[in-house]
Amino acid sequence: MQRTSFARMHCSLARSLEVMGDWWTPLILRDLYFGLGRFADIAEDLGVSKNLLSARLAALVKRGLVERRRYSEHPPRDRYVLSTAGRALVPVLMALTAWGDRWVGPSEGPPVRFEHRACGRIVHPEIVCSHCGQPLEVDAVVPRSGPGRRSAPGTRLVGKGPRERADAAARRPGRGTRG
Amino acid sequence: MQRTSFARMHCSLARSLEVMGDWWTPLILRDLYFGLGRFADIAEDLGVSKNLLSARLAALVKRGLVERRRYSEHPPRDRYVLSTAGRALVPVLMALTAWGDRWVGPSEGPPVRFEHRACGRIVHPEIVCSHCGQPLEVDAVVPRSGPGRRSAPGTRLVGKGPRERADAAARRPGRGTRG
DNA sequence: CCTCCTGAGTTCAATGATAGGACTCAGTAG
DNA sequence: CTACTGAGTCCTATCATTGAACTCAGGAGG
Repeated sequence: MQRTSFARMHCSLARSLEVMGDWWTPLILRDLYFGLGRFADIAEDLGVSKNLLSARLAALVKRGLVERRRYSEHPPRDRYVLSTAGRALVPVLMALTAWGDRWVGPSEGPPVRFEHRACGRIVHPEIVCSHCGQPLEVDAVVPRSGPGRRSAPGTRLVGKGPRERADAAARRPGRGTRG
Repeated sequence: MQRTSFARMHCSLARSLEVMGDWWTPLILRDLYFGLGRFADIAEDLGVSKNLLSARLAALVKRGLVERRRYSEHPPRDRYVLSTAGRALVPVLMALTAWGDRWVGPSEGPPVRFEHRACGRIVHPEIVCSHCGQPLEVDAVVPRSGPGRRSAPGTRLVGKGPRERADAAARRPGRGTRG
């Protein structure tokens, strides 16, 4: 009964979670972004078990989010740095941090703020449509099925789309109208 | 040895993870966003254990991300819907989905695409600075400490800022220069 | 009335993941 | 030769997750 893997789900959110959804992993990525790259420093900063940290870093390296670079030969020492894929994830973590500031943050105010070099101001990350630049409000967006969609574990109903879902419900006796 | 809680960390990312960082939880939120609100439908869609789904939904309701609404009195039936806080998280999940499309997606292409009502085009979520509208590239941003910063478990080193971190390292004998 | 069915869970045993301490190992400093 | 550091590995107790079986309220059909 090992934990269900999301790797084979036809859902990019599930696949993202497969590589960064583990407990501790986003915080490890945060530390790497903040420039903590040495094993002992991350372990001390987070207070995480060393065996867990070891396993997480190895997984991140294997998945290509993190690179291991030698910075000393005598003694042999490596540091962990974010890869391109890992760096691409940082803005997402910032957006999640901003959500936390707004909805579950400490009353003392935000622990960390981000200054934007370009404009010199404290960043409030905003998620927008790349075409028109408008903020992505929930209701302003309609999900459409893409070429990778499947009705499989993890997307059994979602993978069908609303129309097929309604059909499937209607075909099952005793459902659809009463529920 | 229960799993370490992130709730008391002085880090908004950690606090976000505390409420939505569990395995399955983001996928549950995804299903709620897609309009699957009934217990049995979510369970069937994801293939998740019902006891886990029950626990996750209860936690989400307690944390205020999800509301439980009665839609039938006879028989008594409730459906789960995203609250305002939960809806505010959806764009973040979209951004994470887009990251997955780009870096770990299936070769068949994206399973789901989002159409922006305002401009009628397929959305490519972009995370930008709310002031100047520029994309938040990793190097374009400098972390600054905010009022809620503490040097405590989870932010023991990060909570000090680079300057104090260097000082602390220098004060510990045998560190800082060699490492 | 009796039985079957559905939605919405709860209870349970087995197994895997986590936490945290003890231990290893290469290399340096004195 | 001893002490120390960084970077882990190994071990064990406990917790979380899984999946199946079970409960329970409330129709539907006969």
